[in-house]
Amino acid sequence: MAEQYASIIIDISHENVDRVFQYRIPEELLPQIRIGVQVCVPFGAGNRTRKGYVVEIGERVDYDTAKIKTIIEVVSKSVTAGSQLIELAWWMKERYGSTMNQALKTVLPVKKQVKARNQTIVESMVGESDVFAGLDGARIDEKEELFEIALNEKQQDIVREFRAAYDAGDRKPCLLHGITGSGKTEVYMAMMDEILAQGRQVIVLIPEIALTYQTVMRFYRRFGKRICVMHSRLSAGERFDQFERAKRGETDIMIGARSALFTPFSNLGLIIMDEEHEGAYKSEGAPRYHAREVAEKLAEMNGAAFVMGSATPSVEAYTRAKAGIYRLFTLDARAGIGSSLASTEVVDLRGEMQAGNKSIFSRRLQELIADRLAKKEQIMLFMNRRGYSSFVSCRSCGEAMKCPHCDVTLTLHNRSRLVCHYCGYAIPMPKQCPECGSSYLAGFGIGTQKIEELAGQMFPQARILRMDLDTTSRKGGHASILSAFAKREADILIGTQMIVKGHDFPGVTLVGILAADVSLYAPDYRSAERTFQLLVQAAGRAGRAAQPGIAVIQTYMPEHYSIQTAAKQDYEAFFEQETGYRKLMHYPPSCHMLTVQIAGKDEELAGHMMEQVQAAVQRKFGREVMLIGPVPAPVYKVNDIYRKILYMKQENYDILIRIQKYVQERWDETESCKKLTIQYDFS
DNA sequence: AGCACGCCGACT
DNA sequence: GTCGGCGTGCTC
Repeated sequence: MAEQYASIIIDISHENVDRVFQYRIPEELLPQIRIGVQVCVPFGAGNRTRKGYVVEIGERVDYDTAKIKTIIEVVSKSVTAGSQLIELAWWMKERYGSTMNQALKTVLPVKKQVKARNQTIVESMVGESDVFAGLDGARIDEKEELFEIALNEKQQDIVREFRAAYDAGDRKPCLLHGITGSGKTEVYMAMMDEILAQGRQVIVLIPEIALTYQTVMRFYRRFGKRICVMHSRLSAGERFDQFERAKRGETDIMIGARSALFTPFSNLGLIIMDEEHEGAYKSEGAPRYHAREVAEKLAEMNGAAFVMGSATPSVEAYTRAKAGIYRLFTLDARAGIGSSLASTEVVDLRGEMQAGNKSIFSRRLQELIADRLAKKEQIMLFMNRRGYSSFVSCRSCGEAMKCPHCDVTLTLHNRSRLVCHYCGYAIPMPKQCPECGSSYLAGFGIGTQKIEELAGQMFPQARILRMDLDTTSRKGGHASILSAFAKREADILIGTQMIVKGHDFPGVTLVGILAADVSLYAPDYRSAERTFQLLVQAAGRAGRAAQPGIAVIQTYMPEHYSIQTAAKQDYEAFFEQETGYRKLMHYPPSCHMLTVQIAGKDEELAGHMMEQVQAAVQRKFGREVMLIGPVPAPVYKVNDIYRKILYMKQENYDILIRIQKYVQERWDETESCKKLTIQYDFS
């Protein structure tokens, strides 16, 4: 048998050595060396003994054989959490086509010195993060307390079935499809109790945007100091600290966004993934992993259970549930006593125009707002576009004000500044058109700022709050707005996406979705799905307490199935329609898709290289794969960087992985690769 | 991260 | 002449 070599990642957290080094495997160690084991090796000029992780084993070396050193020994401990994560990183590297470095950086917490903190985790979290600070006034509604006392029959059935499958060793992932307010969190908590009682640990994934003080407090009240929270506002050192705590067994529940998946628990027993459909579960960096897939893999590696939950599951997850790959649990009634789903009304904005109503508030919505104000009930108005006007153009020559660095129009803010939402470029609103000198410049389209102004004019007696990126970027802005609205210091809350996710306001009995179509026009195969999810979620904000709520959806496309099915809160009907569309268009999940993006300042070079890639794939895989493009990215230029895209569709994921590897190998050999960046995305 | 090599100022 | 400053660069 030929000589065996191991590729090893040295256990030093430093850029310069964050890559593999090859070592000879001595014959006597051969049976013990596996991917993921920790070994001792001589390293550096002084041949000091260092620990390292084996990430690859093979017969090939790409280094001077004479200089290759030999592994000293295998670190005696059994399968450590560390090696588990190395194995997971390896899987991610393979699955998402990243380098091992990138995968390891994602999976391993960055090591940084930090002073020891003696406060309890929740206390420190509340104290340090402005997202969570200042919400003390936010009232937690009583129905939650009720849930914690007893589960209803349907909830109990689910927990019982989950427990039975778990005890039988069945680890099929579970999808909990439960309408808003049906008590999914209580089911999660009961499942967590079962697993914790067996001495195993739990990871709870919650999308960053929903990771609020309220949410965390619910878990804290139930599980106390056993919980640990991980969120983006923590510094790298604090994150490292949290992970160390988990490794030492000082905590057994980790709650957090995506990255909480990489908590090094010694005996992970359950992963909960709330709001499974959320886009934030997909990573934007390399590797571009999806937390659902990684969680599934991690659960499998640990023999742990995996439970996802959503009121509007992603098409991908629901397809798998229907195919029997996931176990499907359904909660189709609201759990709170006297609480019911909001009734939904669709208003055709074309009809408003014909009736002479030029306002952005339909007659029906105006009537309902007035009614709620009179009754001292609260209102939420949702608009998916911030700023004042979506663009400004010259009435004389028709020229729209564009960002000089990006292919988008500038958005008017505060009637005085033009801002690029892609790169942040901002200029004062010009007095004259830069093209023709005319002074007839006017804003078109409506953003949250303008809605605030218009609502103020129409309902001068109303107290209005606005929440969007502009009002929350100030320190504590987010928390103080939510807190004020929760304390009923305002009657109307106007905002973007962020007001519909994860916040419960019992006083809200009317939700207005001012322009449901905005997200339908996005150049993305998921736009219908995203619109449906947003509408259902927004409607779910109305009438969470005893008073019945109404959601008003204003649209120019009342006949679109996303809007029709969302108005009826009929997930199944939406799913059927959407699945049909995806099949017809060969979009995921009926097909897998690999997206290659090449980006660079040199437009011509980027275009040329993308053509080369296209030609090479066509030549080698043309018969197996459906190629679309190259095309410019939906926003071609951002920050003076041009982006070209190539799409590939194929039912077999493995073929796409082979293509990606082929492209990467060819890419590394070219000269231009240093001046451009290439990125892969699988879906 | 460590540990070498390396090229300029004040010491036996 | 040479001891030693830590700036730059490599470690299988």
